[in-house]
Amino acid sequence: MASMRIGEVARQTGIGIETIRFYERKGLLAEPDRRPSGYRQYDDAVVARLRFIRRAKELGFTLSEINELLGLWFDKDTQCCDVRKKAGEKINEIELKVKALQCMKRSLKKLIAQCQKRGSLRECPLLDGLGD
Amino acid sequence: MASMRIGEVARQTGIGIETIRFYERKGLLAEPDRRPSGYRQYDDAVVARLRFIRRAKELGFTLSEINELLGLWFDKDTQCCDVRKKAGEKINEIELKVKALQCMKRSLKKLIAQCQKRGSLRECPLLDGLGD
DNA sequence: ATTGACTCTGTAGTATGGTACAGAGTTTAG
DNA sequence: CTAAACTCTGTACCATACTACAGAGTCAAT
Repeated sequence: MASMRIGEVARQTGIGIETIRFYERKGLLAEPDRRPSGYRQYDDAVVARLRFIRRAKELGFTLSEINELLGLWFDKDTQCCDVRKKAGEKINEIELKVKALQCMKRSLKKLIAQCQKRGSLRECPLLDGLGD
Repeated sequence: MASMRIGEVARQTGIGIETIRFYERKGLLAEPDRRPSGYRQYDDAVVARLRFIRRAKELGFTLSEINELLGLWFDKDTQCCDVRKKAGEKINEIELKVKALQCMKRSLKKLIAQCQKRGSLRECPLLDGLGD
């Protein structure tokens, strides 16, 4: 599968053709080679890149954050120390998110426990745990 | 601080006045009491609720998901078994998010390690770990 | 009483992340 | 060779989540 047209890429990734072109406009995908007809020509690498974009989106990263993440690996002119710095920042962001999510999870479990005991639902551990 | 006007609520939460009214329209906040003049009157509870909304948003929940979460605690007509079911679903969602985030974190750490060894940046652990 | 800060409703505009055509040309299987 | 399926550019449209007025009324200090 050395050379695919956009429809095949869409099929392999489950991402719509229009969305792939949209990502190209936004700079998340490089401008691909073209056939003499003007048709876009892709190789396998774009499939992995698109799958990464989809997963990262599911995790709540914005397209510009995803662009940054992709840049860490693919930009030819990224300095090593930049990579370490940016990757470190992303790790911090991720750790904060994980902590807050686990806090929310604990609150939900507490809610379920209260509920089974038929305790008051007016006390709100969710608000206690997360209210700044 | 038994009764606040909208500006005071905005100050205490760091959320804009227009946004508070927007949340009211969207059903995330109940319609508050009014003064004879028509001014909205709030008590402290709304501050906690707004802080929760902000935190949940930072965690990547949409406004309608947040509405559901708030409903678990505050809807007077939510049945106990519904609460358990919905809270359980939310816990599953949260666990999936946490796992994917931790996977991404591992990939970023791998990248930093590679970078320090001056290894090839063309191998992409992020894509390995997350490419579906 | 008046001035400046506040609030009201309603409407319109912004940014993000797509999605859906129209109208034209290209490819490929029968 | 032709018909179906595909792709092109460009523009317009959609939902979500705000944000910013305009024009009018309210409140509180001097």
